[in-house]
Amino acid sequence: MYNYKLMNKFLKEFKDRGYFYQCTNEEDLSKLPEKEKIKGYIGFDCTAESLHVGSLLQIMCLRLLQKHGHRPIVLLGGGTTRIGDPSGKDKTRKILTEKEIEKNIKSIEKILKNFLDNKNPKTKPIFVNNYSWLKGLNYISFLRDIGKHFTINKMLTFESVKTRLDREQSLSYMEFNYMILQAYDFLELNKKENCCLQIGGSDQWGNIVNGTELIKRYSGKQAYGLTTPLITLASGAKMGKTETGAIWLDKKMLSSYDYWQFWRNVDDKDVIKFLKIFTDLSIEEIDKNKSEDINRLKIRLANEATTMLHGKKAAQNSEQAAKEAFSGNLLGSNLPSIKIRAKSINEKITILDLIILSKMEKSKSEIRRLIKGNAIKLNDRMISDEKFIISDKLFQNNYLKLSIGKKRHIKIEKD
RNA sequence: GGAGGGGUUCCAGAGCGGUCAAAUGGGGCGGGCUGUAAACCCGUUGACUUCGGUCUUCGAAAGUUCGAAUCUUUCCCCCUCCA
Repeated sequence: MYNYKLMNKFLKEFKDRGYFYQCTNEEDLSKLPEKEKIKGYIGFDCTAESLHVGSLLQIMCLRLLQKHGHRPIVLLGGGTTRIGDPSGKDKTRKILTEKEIEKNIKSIEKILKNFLDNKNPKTKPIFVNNYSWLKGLNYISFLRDIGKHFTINKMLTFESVKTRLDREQSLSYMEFNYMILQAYDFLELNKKENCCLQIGGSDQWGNIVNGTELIKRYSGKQAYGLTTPLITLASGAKMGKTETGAIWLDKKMLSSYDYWQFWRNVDDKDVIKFLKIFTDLSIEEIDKNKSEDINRLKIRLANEATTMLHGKKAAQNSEQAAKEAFSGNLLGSNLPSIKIRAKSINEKITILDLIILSKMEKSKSEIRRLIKGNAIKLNDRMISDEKFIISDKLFQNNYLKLSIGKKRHIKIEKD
Protein backbone atom coordinates (compact mmCIF):
# COMPACT_ATOMS: atom_id res chain seq x y z
CA MET A 1 0.00 0.00 0.00
CA TYR A 2 1.18 3.49 -0.74
CA ASN A 3 1.31 6.30 1.69
CA TYR A 4 -2.01 8.00 2.09
CA LYS A 5 -0.31 11.23 3.08
CA LEU A 6 1.48 11.42 -0.23
CA MET A 7 -1.75 11.26 -2.11
CA ASN A 8 -2.47 14.32 -4.15
CA LYS A 9 -4.97 16.64 -2.59
CA PHE A 10 -7.60 16.14 -5.20
CA LEU A 11 -7.79 12.41 -4.75
CA LYS A 12 -7.60 12.74 -0.99
CA GLU A 13 -10.55 15.05 -0.82
CA PHE A 14 -12.36 12.94 -3.38
CA LYS A 15 -12.08 10.06 -0.95
CA ASP A 16 -12.72 12.04 2.21
CA ARG A 17 -15.98 13.35 0.87
CA GLY A 18 -17.26 9.96 -0.08
CA TYR A 19 -17.02 10.40 -3.85
CA PHE A 20 -14.75 7.43 -4.31
CA TYR A 21 -15.80 4.01 -5.49
CA GLN A 22 -13.19 2.57 -7.82
CA CYS A 23 -10.08 3.74 -9.58
CA THR A 24 -7.79 2.48 -12.31
CA ASN A 25 -4.08 2.79 -11.51
CA GLU A 26 -4.93 4.29 -8.18
CA GLU A 27 -1.34 4.33 -7.02
CA ASP A 28 -0.12 6.29 -10.02
CA LEU A 29 -2.99 8.71 -9.84
CA SER A 30 -2.39 9.32 -6.16
CA LYS A 31 1.25 10.10 -6.83
CA LEU A 32 0.44 12.73 -9.38
CA PRO A 33 2.47 15.73 -8.27
CA GLU A 34 0.49 18.56 -6.80
CA LYS A 35 1.76 21.12 -9.26
CA GLU A 36 0.81 19.07 -12.25
CA LYS A 37 -2.62 20.23 -13.29
CA ILE A 38 -4.68 17.88 -15.37
CA LYS A 39 -7.88 17.85 -17.33
CA GLY A 40 -10.60 15.49 -16.30
CA TYR A 41 -13.87 14.77 -17.99
CA ILE A 42 -17.32 13.55 -17.25
CA GLY A 43 -19.80 12.63 -19.90
CA PHE A 44 -23.44 13.58 -19.59
CA ASP A 45 -26.14 11.73 -21.28
CA CYS A 46 -28.62 13.93 -23.08
CA THR A 47 -31.71 11.78 -22.95
CA ALA A 48 -33.47 14.03 -20.47
CA GLU A 49 -34.35 17.63 -20.97
CA SER A 50 -32.70 18.59 -17.74
CA LEU A 51 -30.60 17.27 -14.88
CA HIS A 52 -31.91 16.32 -11.48
CA VAL A 53 -30.15 15.72 -8.18
CA GLY A 54 -29.18 12.26 -9.38
CA SER A 55 -26.46 13.99 -11.40
CA LEU A 56 -25.40 16.34 -8.68
CA LEU A 57 -22.58 14.13 -7.47
CA GLN A 58 -21.01 14.23 -10.92
CA ILE A 59 -21.29 17.98 -10.92
CA MET A 60 -19.65 18.12 -7.52
CA CYS A 61 -16.76 16.11 -8.96
CA LEU A 62 -16.26 18.74 -11.64
CA ARG A 63 -16.28 21.43 -8.99
CA LEU A 64 -13.73 19.52 -6.98
CA LEU A 65 -11.44 19.39 -10.00
CA GLN A 66 -11.72 23.14 -10.26
CA LYS A 67 -11.12 23.62 -6.58
CA HIS A 68 -7.77 21.88 -6.89
CA GLY A 69 -6.77 23.80 -9.95
CA HIS A 70 -7.58 21.14 -12.50
CA ARG A 71 -9.67 21.79 -15.52
CA PRO A 72 -12.94 20.00 -16.07
CA ILE A 73 -14.18 18.95 -19.47
CA VAL A 74 -17.87 18.43 -19.83
CA LEU A 75 -18.69 16.03 -22.58
CA LEU A 76 -22.23 16.29 -23.78
CA GLY A 77 -23.04 13.06 -25.46
CA GLY A 78 -24.71 14.40 -28.54
CA GLY A 79 -23.33 11.49 -30.52
CA THR A 80 -23.62 8.69 -28.02
CA THR A 81 -27.12 9.70 -27.00
CA ARG A 82 -28.04 8.84 -30.56
CA ILE A 83 -26.98 5.29 -29.77
CA GLY A 84 -28.09 4.73 -26.19
CA ASP A 85 -26.00 3.32 -23.35
CA PRO A 86 -27.13 -0.20 -22.50
CA SER A 87 -25.59 -0.01 -18.99
CA GLY A 88 -28.17 -0.59 -16.35
CA LYS A 89 -31.00 -0.87 -18.81
CA ASP A 90 -32.84 -4.02 -19.57
CA LYS A 91 -34.42 -2.66 -22.66
CA THR A 92 -33.29 -0.63 -25.58
CA ARG A 93 -34.45 2.80 -24.83
CA LYS A 94 -36.33 5.07 -27.03
CA ILE A 95 -34.10 6.87 -29.43
CA LEU A 96 -34.59 10.60 -29.42
CA THR A 97 -34.84 12.81 -32.42
CA GLU A 98 -31.96 15.07 -33.38
CA LYS A 99 -33.98 18.07 -32.41
CA GLU A 100 -34.74 16.82 -28.93
CA ILE A 101 -31.11 15.98 -28.35
CA GLU A 102 -29.95 19.41 -29.45
CA LYS A 103 -32.46 21.02 -27.16
CA ASN A 104 -31.42 18.85 -24.22
CA ILE A 105 -27.76 19.65 -24.79
CA LYS A 106 -28.41 23.35 -24.60
CA SER A 107 -30.40 23.14 -21.42
CA ILE A 108 -27.97 20.79 -19.71
CA GLU A 109 -25.03 22.97 -20.64
CA LYS A 110 -26.75 25.91 -19.07
CA ILE A 111 -27.31 24.09 -15.82
CA LEU A 112 -23.70 22.99 -15.62
CA LYS A 113 -22.43 26.49 -16.24
CA ASN A 114 -24.50 27.59 -13.32
CA PHE A 115 -22.64 25.21 -11.02
CA LEU A 116 -19.13 25.73 -12.32
CA ASP A 117 -16.72 28.60 -12.12
CA ASN A 118 -16.48 30.11 -15.58
CA LYS A 119 -14.11 32.93 -14.74
CA ASN A 120 -10.73 31.48 -13.93
CA PRO A 121 -9.16 30.87 -17.34
CA LYS A 122 -7.04 28.04 -15.97
CA THR A 123 -9.91 25.99 -14.61
CA LYS A 124 -12.76 27.18 -16.75
CA PRO A 125 -14.81 24.23 -17.98
CA ILE A 126 -14.45 23.09 -21.56
CA PHE A 127 -17.67 21.98 -23.15
CA VAL A 128 -17.50 19.47 -25.95
CA ASN A 129 -20.05 17.53 -27.89
CA ASN A 130 -18.88 14.15 -29.09
CA TYR A 131 -21.15 14.38 -32.09
CA SER A 132 -18.56 16.68 -33.59
CA TRP A 133 -16.09 13.84 -33.96
CA LEU A 134 -18.41 10.85 -34.04
CA LYS A 135 -20.57 12.02 -36.90
CA GLY A 136 -17.79 12.00 -39.45
CA LEU A 137 -16.18 8.72 -38.56
CA ASN A 138 -15.23 6.54 -41.43
CA TYR A 139 -16.41 3.04 -40.75
CA ILE A 140 -13.55 1.17 -42.35
CA SER A 141 -10.77 3.24 -40.86
CA PHE A 142 -12.49 3.24 -37.50
CA LEU A 143 -12.58 -0.55 -37.53
CA ARG A 144 -8.94 -0.74 -38.52
CA ASP A 145 -7.62 1.85 -36.11
CA ILE A 146 -9.88 1.44 -33.14
CA GLY A 147 -11.84 -1.77 -33.60
CA LYS A 148 -8.74 -3.90 -33.67
CA HIS A 149 -8.02 -3.01 -30.05
CA PHE A 150 -11.24 -4.55 -28.81
CA THR A 151 -11.88 -8.24 -28.54
CA ILE A 152 -15.39 -9.55 -28.63
CA ASN A 153 -14.38 -12.04 -25.96
CA LYS A 154 -13.70 -9.26 -23.56
CA MET A 155 -16.65 -7.14 -24.54
CA LEU A 156 -18.94 -10.02 -23.80
CA THR A 157 -17.72 -10.12 -20.23
CA PHE A 158 -18.83 -6.59 -19.46
CA GLU A 159 -21.64 -6.30 -17.01
CA SER A 160 -23.90 -4.26 -19.25
CA VAL A 161 -23.61 -6.78 -22.04
CA LYS A 162 -23.61 -9.85 -19.84
CA THR A 163 -26.83 -9.09 -18.02
CA ARG A 164 -28.63 -8.50 -21.26
CA LEU A 165 -27.40 -11.74 -22.75
CA ASP A 166 -27.98 -13.74 -19.58
CA ARG A 167 -31.55 -12.69 -19.52
CA GLU A 168 -31.87 -13.31 -23.22
CA GLN A 169 -32.90 -9.76 -23.74
CA SER A 170 -31.98 -8.46 -27.08
CA LEU A 171 -29.00 -6.20 -27.39
CA SER A 172 -28.67 -4.58 -30.72
CA TYR A 173 -25.39 -4.25 -32.54
CA MET A 174 -25.83 -0.51 -32.24
CA GLU A 175 -25.93 -0.61 -28.47
CA PHE A 176 -23.15 -3.16 -28.37
CA ASN A 177 -20.97 -0.49 -29.93
CA TYR A 178 -21.71 2.05 -27.27
CA MET A 179 -18.77 1.15 -25.10
CA ILE A 180 -16.39 1.41 -28.01
CA LEU A 181 -17.65 4.87 -28.79
CA GLN A 182 -17.28 5.98 -25.21
CA ALA A 183 -13.75 4.61 -25.14
CA TYR A 184 -13.09 6.46 -28.36
CA ASP A 185 -14.36 9.67 -26.81
CA PHE A 186 -11.77 9.36 -24.10
CA LEU A 187 -9.05 8.72 -26.65
CA GLU A 188 -10.19 11.70 -28.66
CA LEU A 189 -10.15 13.98 -25.64
CA ASN A 190 -6.78 12.61 -24.68
CA LYS A 191 -5.36 13.48 -28.09
CA LYS A 192 -7.09 16.81 -28.45
CA GLU A 193 -7.04 18.18 -24.94
CA ASN A 194 -4.51 15.96 -23.24
CA CYS A 195 -7.28 14.88 -20.95
CA CYS A 196 -6.10 11.99 -18.80
CA LEU A 197 -8.93 11.37 -16.40
CA GLN A 198 -12.49 10.26 -16.76
CA ILE A 199 -14.90 10.27 -13.87
CA GLY A 200 -18.27 8.60 -13.86
CA GLY A 201 -20.83 6.70 -11.84
CA SER A 202 -20.05 3.14 -10.81
CA ASP A 203 -22.20 1.83 -13.66
CA GLN A 204 -19.74 3.46 -16.05
CA TRP A 205 -16.77 1.44 -14.83
CA GLY A 206 -16.67 -0.87 -17.81
CA ASN A 207 -16.93 1.96 -20.30
CA ILE A 208 -14.24 3.94 -18.51
CA VAL A 209 -11.77 1.07 -18.27
CA ASN A 210 -12.21 0.50 -21.99
CA GLY A 211 -11.18 4.09 -22.51
CA THR A 212 -8.03 3.96 -20.43
CA GLU A 213 -7.03 0.72 -22.09
CA LEU A 214 -7.65 2.04 -25.55
CA ILE A 215 -5.45 5.05 -24.84
CA LYS A 216 -2.72 2.78 -23.55
CA ARG A 217 -2.83 0.53 -26.60
CA TYR A 218 -3.27 3.27 -29.12
CA SER A 219 -0.76 5.78 -27.89
CA GLY A 220 0.95 4.11 -24.96
CA LYS A 221 -0.13 6.86 -22.60
CA GLN A 222 -1.34 6.50 -19.07
CA ALA A 223 -4.89 7.60 -18.37
CA TYR A 224 -7.03 7.24 -15.30
CA GLY A 225 -10.57 6.35 -14.49
CA LEU A 226 -12.43 7.15 -11.31
CA THR A 227 -15.92 6.12 -10.38
CA THR A 228 -18.32 7.35 -7.77
CA PRO A 229 -20.70 5.21 -5.76
CA LEU A 230 -24.39 5.15 -6.43
CA ILE A 231 -25.86 7.47 -3.85
CA THR A 232 -29.10 6.24 -2.40
CA LEU A 233 -31.31 7.77 0.22
CA ALA A 234 -31.49 6.09 3.61
CA SER A 235 -34.85 4.74 2.48
CA GLY A 236 -33.09 2.86 -0.29
CA ALA A 237 -34.54 4.94 -3.07
CA LYS A 238 -32.35 6.37 -5.79
CA MET A 239 -31.65 10.05 -5.53
CA GLY A 240 -33.56 12.40 -7.67
CA LYS A 241 -36.82 10.78 -8.38
CA THR A 242 -39.51 11.15 -5.81
CA GLU A 243 -43.05 10.19 -6.57
CA THR A 244 -44.11 13.79 -6.48
CA GLY A 245 -41.65 14.80 -9.08
CA ALA A 246 -37.99 14.92 -9.84
CA ILE A 247 -35.75 17.31 -7.95
CA TRP A 248 -34.60 19.29 -10.94
CA LEU A 249 -31.43 21.30 -11.03
CA ASP A 250 -33.16 23.80 -13.22
CA LYS A 251 -34.48 27.03 -11.79
CA LYS A 252 -37.37 27.01 -14.18
CA MET A 253 -38.52 23.55 -13.30
CA LEU A 254 -38.33 23.63 -9.53
CA SER A 255 -38.62 26.62 -7.26
CA SER A 256 -35.82 27.46 -4.87
CA TYR A 257 -38.26 26.94 -2.02
CA ASP A 258 -39.02 23.37 -3.09
CA TYR A 259 -35.35 22.69 -3.67
CA TRP A 260 -34.59 23.97 -0.21
CA GLN A 261 -37.35 21.78 1.23
CA PHE A 262 -35.93 18.71 -0.45
CA TRP A 263 -32.69 19.11 1.47
CA ARG A 264 -34.42 20.20 4.66
CA ASN A 265 -36.39 16.94 4.61
CA VAL A 266 -33.60 14.42 4.15
CA ASP A 267 -33.44 11.48 6.48
CA ASP A 268 -31.45 12.02 9.70
CA LYS A 269 -29.09 9.27 8.66
CA ASP A 270 -28.20 11.06 5.43
CA VAL A 271 -27.38 14.50 6.78
CA ILE A 272 -23.65 14.21 7.46
CA LYS A 273 -23.09 12.17 4.34
CA PHE A 274 -24.89 14.76 2.24
CA LEU A 275 -23.09 17.68 3.85
CA LYS A 276 -19.84 16.08 2.76
CA ILE A 277 -20.99 15.21 -0.70
CA PHE A 278 -23.20 18.09 -1.70
CA THR A 279 -21.78 21.17 -0.01
CA ASP A 280 -18.53 23.10 -0.13
CA LEU A 281 -18.14 23.06 3.63
CA SER A 282 -14.76 21.71 4.61
CA ILE A 283 -14.54 18.24 6.05
CA GLU A 284 -13.03 19.67 9.21
CA GLU A 285 -15.94 21.98 9.70
CA ILE A 286 -18.48 19.26 9.12
CA ASP A 287 -16.74 16.96 11.58
CA LYS A 288 -16.55 19.71 14.12
CA ASN A 289 -20.28 20.36 13.96
CA LYS A 290 -21.33 16.74 13.66
CA SER A 291 -23.05 16.68 17.02
CA GLU A 292 -24.95 19.87 16.50
CA ASP A 293 -28.73 19.70 16.63
CA ILE A 294 -29.87 17.62 13.69
CA ASN A 295 -32.42 20.15 12.54
CA ARG A 296 -29.84 22.92 12.55
CA LEU A 297 -27.67 20.70 10.39
CA LYS A 298 -30.49 20.07 7.95
CA ILE A 299 -31.09 23.78 7.61
CA ARG A 300 -27.41 24.25 7.03
CA LEU A 301 -27.48 21.58 4.35
CA ALA A 302 -30.52 23.14 2.70
CA ASN A 303 -28.95 26.58 2.74
CA GLU A 304 -25.64 25.42 1.32
CA ALA A 305 -27.21 23.33 -1.40
CA THR A 306 -29.72 25.99 -2.37
CA THR A 307 -27.11 28.72 -2.43
CA MET A 308 -25.06 26.74 -4.86
CA LEU A 309 -27.92 26.52 -7.33
CA HIS A 310 -30.16 29.49 -6.66
CA GLY A 311 -27.89 31.92 -4.87
CA LYS A 312 -27.60 33.13 -1.34
CA LYS A 313 -30.60 35.38 -1.47
CA ALA A 314 -32.92 32.64 -2.63
CA ALA A 315 -31.62 30.32 0.07
CA GLN A 316 -32.23 32.91 2.76
CA ASN A 317 -35.69 33.60 1.44
CA SER A 318 -36.49 29.91 1.41
CA GLU A 319 -35.32 29.52 4.96
CA GLN A 320 -37.39 32.49 6.00
CA ALA A 321 -40.42 31.27 4.12
CA ALA A 322 -40.13 27.86 5.73
CA LYS A 323 -39.82 29.38 9.15
CA GLU A 324 -42.95 31.42 8.61
CA ALA A 325 -44.90 28.64 6.97
CA PHE A 326 -44.15 26.10 9.66
CA SER A 327 -44.57 28.35 12.61
CA GLY A 328 -48.12 29.04 11.55
CA ASN A 329 -47.38 32.61 10.68
CA LEU A 330 -50.28 33.87 8.68
CA LEU A 331 -48.48 34.67 5.50
CA GLY A 332 -44.99 33.53 4.69
CA SER A 333 -44.00 36.43 2.53
CA ASN A 334 -41.30 34.44 0.78
CA LEU A 335 -43.42 31.50 -0.19
CA PRO A 336 -43.69 30.69 -3.85
CA SER A 337 -46.71 32.45 -5.25
CA ILE A 338 -49.18 31.92 -8.01
CA LYS A 339 -51.17 34.65 -9.63
CA ILE A 340 -54.84 34.23 -10.22
CA ARG A 341 -57.01 36.65 -12.10
CA ALA A 342 -59.19 38.75 -9.88
CA LYS A 343 -62.02 38.08 -12.26
CA SER A 344 -61.99 34.39 -11.44
CA ILE A 345 -62.18 35.16 -7.75
CA ASN A 346 -65.18 37.36 -8.25
CA GLU A 347 -67.00 34.56 -9.96
CA LYS A 348 -67.42 32.86 -6.60
CA ILE A 349 -65.26 29.88 -7.30
CA THR A 350 -65.09 27.07 -4.78
CA ILE A 351 -62.07 25.77 -2.97
CA LEU A 352 -62.00 22.96 -5.54
CA ASP A 353 -61.64 25.39 -8.42
CA LEU A 354 -59.08 27.46 -6.59
CA ILE A 355 -56.77 24.50 -6.08
CA ILE A 356 -57.17 23.46 -9.70
CA LEU A 357 -56.37 27.01 -10.79
CA SER A 358 -53.31 27.05 -8.57
CA LYS A 359 -52.14 23.83 -10.28
CA MET A 360 -51.34 22.30 -6.91
CA GLU A 361 -53.57 19.34 -7.77
CA LYS A 362 -55.00 18.11 -11.03
CA SER A 363 -57.94 16.03 -9.90
CA LYS A 364 -61.03 17.23 -8.12
CA SER A 365 -61.60 13.80 -6.66
CA GLU A 366 -58.17 14.03 -5.10
CA ILE A 367 -58.97 17.42 -3.63
CA ARG A 368 -62.22 16.10 -2.23
CA ARG A 369 -60.28 13.31 -0.58
CA LEU A 370 -57.81 15.77 0.85
CA ILE A 371 -60.62 17.87 2.26
CA LYS A 372 -62.11 14.79 3.91
CA GLY A 373 -58.70 14.07 5.36
CA ASN A 374 -58.42 17.52 6.92
CA ALA A 375 -55.51 18.43 4.71
CA ILE A 376 -56.62 21.70 3.17
CA LYS A 377 -56.10 25.02 4.87
CA LEU A 378 -56.70 28.59 3.78
CA ASN A 379 -54.84 31.14 5.83
CA ASP A 380 -54.16 28.34 8.31
CA ARG A 381 -57.84 27.67 8.80
CA MET A 382 -58.98 24.19 7.96
CA ILE A 383 -61.51 23.84 5.18
CA SER A 384 -63.93 20.96 5.66
CA ASP A 385 -66.54 21.82 3.06
CA GLU A 386 -65.72 21.14 -0.56
CA LYS A 387 -68.23 23.75 -1.60
CA PHE A 388 -66.47 26.45 0.33
CA ILE A 389 -66.64 29.67 -1.71
CA ILE A 390 -63.55 31.79 -2.03
CA SER A 391 -64.50 35.25 -0.97
CA ASP A 392 -62.65 38.46 -1.40
CA LYS A 393 -62.37 38.87 2.34
CA LEU A 394 -59.92 36.02 2.57
CA PHE A 395 -57.29 38.04 0.78
CA GLN A 396 -55.02 40.09 2.96
CA ASN A 397 -53.07 42.65 1.00
CA ASN A 398 -54.05 40.77 -2.11
CA TYR A 399 -52.64 37.50 -0.80
CA LEU A 400 -54.12 34.25 0.36
CA LYS A 401 -52.18 31.37 1.84
CA LEU A 402 -53.13 27.93 0.64
CA SER A 403 -51.79 24.87 2.41
CA ILE A 404 -52.10 21.27 1.32
CA GLY A 405 -50.94 18.92 3.99
CA LYS A 406 -48.30 20.05 6.41
CA LYS A 407 -45.61 20.71 3.91
CA ARG A 408 -47.04 22.27 0.83
CA HIS A 409 -47.76 25.94 1.19
CA ILE A 410 -48.32 28.45 -1.51
CA LYS A 411 -49.31 32.05 -1.78
CA ILE A 412 -52.21 32.91 -4.04
CA GLU A 413 -51.91 36.38 -5.44
CA LYS A 414 -54.84 38.19 -6.91
CA ASP A 415 -53.81 39.66 -10.20
C1' G B 1 -38.92 -25.63 -36.04
C1' G B 2 -42.02 -28.27 -31.88
C1' A B 3 -44.74 -27.91 -26.88
C1' G B 4 -46.63 -25.00 -23.18
C1' G B 5 -47.50 -20.38 -19.93
C1' G B 6 -48.81 -15.38 -19.79
C1' G B 7 -50.20 -9.85 -20.79
C1' U B 8 -55.04 -6.91 -14.84
C1' U B 9 -55.45 -0.39 -12.01
C1' C B 10 -48.06 3.34 -10.05
C1' C B 11 -45.35 -1.69 -9.18
C1' A B 12 -45.80 -6.86 -7.71
C1' G B 13 -49.81 -10.00 -7.91
C1' A B 14 -55.20 -12.31 -7.09
C1' G B 15 -59.75 -12.66 -9.79
C1' C B 16 -61.64 -16.45 -14.41
C1' G B 17 -69.81 -14.82 -16.54
C1' G B 18 -73.34 -10.73 -12.54
C1' U B 19 -72.36 -9.00 -5.51
C1' C B 20 -65.59 -6.05 -9.69
C1' A B 21 -63.46 0.43 -10.08
C1' A B 22 -61.40 -5.18 -9.31
C1' A B 23 -58.46 -9.13 -3.14
C1' U B 24 -53.57 -8.71 -0.92
C1' G B 25 -48.66 -6.55 -0.45
C1' G B 26 -45.34 -2.54 -1.79
C1' G B 27 -45.17 2.49 -3.08
C1' G B 28 -47.73 7.31 -3.02
C1' C B 29 -50.90 10.74 -0.59
C1' G B 30 -53.48 12.51 3.92
C1' G B 31 -54.20 12.29 9.34
C1' G B 32 -52.13 10.99 14.41
C1' C B 33 -47.50 10.78 17.33
C1' U B 34 -42.90 13.79 16.75
C1' G B 35 -38.40 17.27 15.22
C1' U B 36 -40.93 19.70 8.40
C1' A B 37 -36.69 12.96 10.64
C1' A B 38 -37.13 7.60 11.30
C1' A B 39 -40.28 3.91 13.37
C1' C B 40 -45.27 3.00 14.50
C1' C B 41 -50.84 3.53 14.22
C1' C B 42 -55.22 5.07 11.26
C1' G B 43 -57.43 6.55 6.66
C1' U B 44 -57.06 6.88 1.42
C1' U B 45 -55.30 5.54 -3.54
C1' G B 46 -59.55 5.86 -11.98
C1' A B 47 -62.36 10.51 -13.42
C1' C B 48 -66.66 13.59 -12.80
C1' U B 49 -70.65 14.39 -9.33
C1' U B 50 -76.41 18.28 -7.60
C1' C B 51 -73.22 12.62 -3.12
C1' G B 52 -78.63 9.74 -5.72
C1' G B 53 -75.25 8.28 -9.08
C1' U B 54 -72.78 8.86 -14.01
C1' C B 55 -68.64 7.91 -17.27
C1' U B 56 -63.87 5.45 -18.75
C1' U B 57 -60.46 1.10 -17.39
C1' C B 58 -58.24 -5.39 -16.93
C1' G B 59 -52.55 -6.06 -24.33
C1' A B 60 -55.69 -4.53 -29.39
C1' A B 61 -59.96 -5.30 -32.36
C1' A B 62 -64.41 -7.90 -33.33
C1' G B 63 -68.18 -11.28 -31.44
C1' U B 64 -71.51 -14.46 -27.89
C1' U B 65 -74.75 -12.81 -23.77
C1' C B 66 -79.99 -9.30 -20.47
C1' G B 67 -74.83 -8.82 -18.49
C1' A B 68 -67.66 -9.97 -19.84
C1' A B 69 -61.37 -8.58 -16.68
C1' U B 70 -63.74 -13.38 -16.89
C1' C B 71 -66.41 -17.20 -22.87
C1' U B 72 -65.19 -17.31 -28.62
C1' U B 73 -62.27 -15.51 -32.97
C1' U B 74 -58.31 -12.76 -35.09
C1' C B 75 -54.05 -9.81 -34.24
C1' C B 76 -49.80 -7.77 -31.35
C1' C B 77 -46.22 -8.52 -27.47
C1' C B 78 -43.63 -11.28 -23.63
C1' C B 79 -41.79 -15.73 -21.04
C1' U B 80 -40.51 -21.11 -20.13
C1' C B 81 -39.14 -25.94 -21.91
C1' C B 82 -37.55 -29.20 -26.01
C1' A B 83 -34.89 -29.26 -30.87
